[in-house]
This record gives sequence, C-alpha cells and structure tokens, in this order.
Amino acid sequence: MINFKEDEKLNKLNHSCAHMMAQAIKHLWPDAKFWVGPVVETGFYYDVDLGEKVITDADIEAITKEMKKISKDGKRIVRHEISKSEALEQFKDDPYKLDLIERMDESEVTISTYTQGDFTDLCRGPHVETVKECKNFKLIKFSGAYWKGDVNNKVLQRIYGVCFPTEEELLNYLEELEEAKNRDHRKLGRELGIFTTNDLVGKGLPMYLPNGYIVWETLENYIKGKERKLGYQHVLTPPLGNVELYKTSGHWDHYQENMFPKMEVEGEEFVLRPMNCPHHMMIYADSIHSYRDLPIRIGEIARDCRFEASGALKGIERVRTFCQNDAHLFVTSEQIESEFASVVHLILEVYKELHITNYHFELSLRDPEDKVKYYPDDSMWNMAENTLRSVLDEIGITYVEKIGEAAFYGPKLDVQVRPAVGNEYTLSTCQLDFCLPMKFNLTYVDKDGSKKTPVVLHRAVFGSIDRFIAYYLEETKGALPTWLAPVQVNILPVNNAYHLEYAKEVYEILSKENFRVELDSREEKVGYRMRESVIRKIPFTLVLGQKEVDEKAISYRLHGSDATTTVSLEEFVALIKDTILNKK
RNA sequence: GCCGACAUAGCGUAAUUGGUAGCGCAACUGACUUGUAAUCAGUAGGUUGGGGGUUCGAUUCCCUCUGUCGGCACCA
Repeated sequence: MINFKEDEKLNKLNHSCAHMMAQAIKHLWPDAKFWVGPVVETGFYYDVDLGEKVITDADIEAITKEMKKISKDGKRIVRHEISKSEALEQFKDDPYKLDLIERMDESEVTISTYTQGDFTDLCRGPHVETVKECKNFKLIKFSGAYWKGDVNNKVLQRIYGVCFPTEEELLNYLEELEEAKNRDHRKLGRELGIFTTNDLVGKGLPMYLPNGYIVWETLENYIKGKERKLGYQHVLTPPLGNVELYKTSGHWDHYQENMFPKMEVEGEEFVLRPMNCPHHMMIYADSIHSYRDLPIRIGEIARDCRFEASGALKGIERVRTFCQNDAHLFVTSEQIESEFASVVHLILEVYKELHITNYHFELSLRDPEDKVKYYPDDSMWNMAENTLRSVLDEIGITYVEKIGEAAFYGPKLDVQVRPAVGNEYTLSTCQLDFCLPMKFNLTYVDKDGSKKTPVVLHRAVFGSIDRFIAYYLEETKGALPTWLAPVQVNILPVNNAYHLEYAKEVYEILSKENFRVELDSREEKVGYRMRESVIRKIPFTLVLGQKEVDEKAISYRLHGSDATTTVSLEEFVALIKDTILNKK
C-alpha cells in the first residue's frame, strides 16, 4: 500500500490539496476556523472548527465541487516569509492558528505562509506550483476529532482525502481500497466459518466456530512446541484474581477503568484479569530459586478480559476477551541480553517460517517528561533502554524509536503490522521489567548466598491468538496455508456410480495420514462442486474420474491455480506432507 | 467513551411523495448422472434489530435502547 507521508512527491501534492480543501471550506463557510492539515500515511486531512455545524455527505459533495472549481481556476501557490508579530497580526481572527504561532520560536523556525488566490494558510511547506496540480483528488471519509487529540477539548470536524498526479493513479488507489475490504478478517471470518458474534452474548466477545478452532489449536500447538524447545514451561492459571493482586502489581492504579468492574464475593473482591503477569509472578514465588535455576520461563496461552472502549472493538483484532500467547522469563541481570536476543530470534524465526514479511519493529521508550505514568527511577530506565538498543543493534534489525510508548514498568520492543482496514497495531511484543519483581518481592539465591531480585521479560510472539488469526487471515487473503487450513483436501468423484468407491478409498488413506479431508459426493456437476471448493479456499481439490481409477492415480488442483496435476497417491501424500512442513 | 453513518430472510441487496415487503445466492424437494468457478424446475424462509410515539395506516417520520461500520481517543 502507498505511504503518502514517506513518498516525497505525494506528500507535497497532498499537503497542497489539504490547503485547497481548506480554501473550499472557507468559501462555503466563511466563519470556518482551521487547526492543522497534515499529510499522514493514508493521505491528507484537515481539522476544521465549523461552530455547531457537522459535516454531512452532502457537504463533502459540495466541498469536492468547490475544490474542482478552485483547481480549474489554477491559481499559483506563493510563499511568503513573515515575522512572528506579522503572523500574529495576520491570523488574529483565527484562535487555532494563533495557538500554533505562539508556540513558534523565530530564531529556530522560519514562519511562512502560502497563498493561493483569496486563501492564505500558515505553513512551512513545501507546496506544488499551482492548485491545478491538485485536480486528481478524492475526499475519502470524515469524522469528529478532538482538538490536539485531547478528550477534554472541543471536537473538530476532520476530513480525510487523497490526491494523485494522474487520474489513473487515483482510480487505481480507490480500487485498491475496495479490494482491501475483501480481505478484511471480519468478512473472511464469516465467509470461512472462522468466528461469529451474537448480540445476546455481547459485543467484543467472539465465538470461534469449528473451522476457526482448528486454526486456533494448530497455532497454539505450533508456538507451544517452539517454546518447549527453548526451555519454556507451560502453566494454567485462573482468568480472574483478587483485586489486591493488581493493587500490588500497580495495574489497578494504571488501568482500573479498562478492567471489568470488580465483584464482591464473601467479603473478597475479584476482577477478571486483564493480563497474566501477576499470576505468573505468583507461580515464580511458589518456590525458592537458586541462581542456577535461572532463567525460568513460564508460558501460558492465557485468557484475559479487558473492558475496551466500545468504539475500539473490531472483529477478533480488538476484543473484550482474548488469549495471549504469553510468557514471563525470570532472569538474572547478566542474562537479560541473551534472553532478550533469544526472544527476538524466536520472533524472527516464527515470522520467517510463516512467510510474514509485512511488519516493522518499534522500540517503545518512556517519555522522561511524563512523571505520572512511568515508574520513577531514571537509572533503571536508562539501563533498560540502552540494553534493548544494544541487543537490537547487535542483531542488526532496523527499528524506530517511539518516545512515550513504553509500558509503565519498562521499555519494550513491538512488532507493528497494518491491517486491511484501519490503524496499525502491535502483533508481537517483548518487554523488559525491573518493576514487578520488586513489587512482588521476588528473589533468587545468588552464588554468595544473598537474595537478589530477578528481572522479568514479558513476551508474546503471536500477541493474542485472536489477533494473530485476524492478521494471518488478512495476510493470506483467507487462503490459509495447508497446515492451518480447516479442510486441507477436498475430494470430488466425477460420477458417483463409477468413481465413488475409489474416492472413498483415497479418502480413507488420506484420513489415516491425519490430513483434514472431505469427500464431496453430492449429485452435482464437477464444475459446481469445484466452484464451492475454490470459494472455500481449500488448498487441494482432487478430481477423481475414470482416468484416475484406471491409473490408481489422483488429479489435484491447488488453490489459486487452475491447472490440474496427476500423480500417484504416494506422491500426493508426500507432496502434502512437504507442504505442511514448509507451512505453505 | 466521543463525532457521524447504518441496521430489511443465513449472506448480499430492492421498495416511487407514508399504503403493511420483492430479487439473487445459500437451504429444502424432485428431475438430470455429471471431467475442473454456478443443470433445470419447484418449496420454504420476514413481528423490516428491540421498545415507544406521530398517523386511518410506518421498512419509510420522531424518540429511545441494542448492535455494526468510518474516524477520534485508548491499547498493560
């Protein structure tokens, strides 16, 4: 997908188009006040204060029409450099612009404006030569948006759009957007029988259907197998706990409003757990540990419940209950680097095996200015952040640093991915934590017999199984690789009267190999059954007729291909085994 | 949660100024006996998301609740 922000040419064009949109809005609503109109990854937007006025579909049409007119008129876009006092004077009627200007320091930035015809906007630029270049645009969507992103502020009207140098590029892009909707996991999830929801059960509480559970179970077994090989031990802990547990960990203070309300039973207060760290801390605390025992790696596919804002819920990507592919590694300070590296390597290995290439790393650091959210210990934070940095640099992966994105207890490495529709999100994570072990007084006995506090690494390779399924459905456009496919082989006898017996033989043999096989012996034409097999995205569809019966062979068609290949049954079994092994 | 839009059969959709619901696919029944993306015919399926109001009459207008979608905010 195109990134408007990073493409220099598109960035400039879209920025100019944002100005043109503002000009059109000013023409239609002369009292409109403007906040900012930046270029983002998905195009441009502008935040506007229209007083009580709320944008409608009809307004978007009117704005579009006015923009076309402005573009056709083709005014030049002219830059002026002005002093701060001039800027304050020029924008004296626009409180939002004044807010921007007042925070500018003349010695550091050149204050500039861009003018096209009757419209001038405060802007550092650059811009295209004339508004004529902005003619191939489309206003995509609109909504309310808090001023400065703060819920306590006024809601401004935000309009998003895209602009391209040519009409062809614009149309191609709009088509891509349409196609993206077809690989939205919510659509695929229903079509392929992966999950469903029900109003009576409640929102954000998906139920996995038989097909979905096959995917789930296969992923779970895969990742637990990987973890076992790396010395992880799996446990099973309850999905709720005493409120004191979360008060001790600090989660209660930080995330109370995002937890389901506590319930009182026989004088005790419980909450549905929003994360598993405290339970795993208690597992560690269950016995006395020697430095020789470390690292101790506790893993669990663990169910959590979070009271997510209703507006945040999305398919199985963002839900109110989910299962994390969680683990906590209890290590000595000398082991931090090697264990962290081991987790990064595991993530890289899993992504490679599953052919995932579309992701990037973010190193989430604390905002030193934020004294409320983060555990107050500068040396701890510096040490933790530098450790993660040095390991990442040594491994040689590229990453972006994000200030203020760390967890309250420590910095983290996040793997970010972009869904078919919507905002980027975190898939895998690995977090360094010096905090919780102290809060729970966890210890191990060191060489000299003294008690030391272990360091904890929180990590999740699949993030949550739920979210991973959402992601992988979209990555594969619903054509899940054979090892995950709910049905791996679909057998179509050409004519039941002559070929059903052989088809049953093949079915038995493949089933004994533990492949997930179906035999479609309905009295329908092969074309009809083939169509259904393709729609269900079954990896292998066998067509068995007289030729195959005579030759004791099978003919198969691979999903995504329209070619048929005929091989012996033995060869076919070997082929599927190989396909499953390679996660293709 | 906030701003806005939407909600018609399992899924996708239609209904002119308000006159009580059509269609396609899927399902079911029968015929056809089939060679790689749709054989033909028939049947059944709806308190138009729930509740309330306006009206002689509401899928249509108003209120409300629930849910979904697009953004915003949030994301341990």
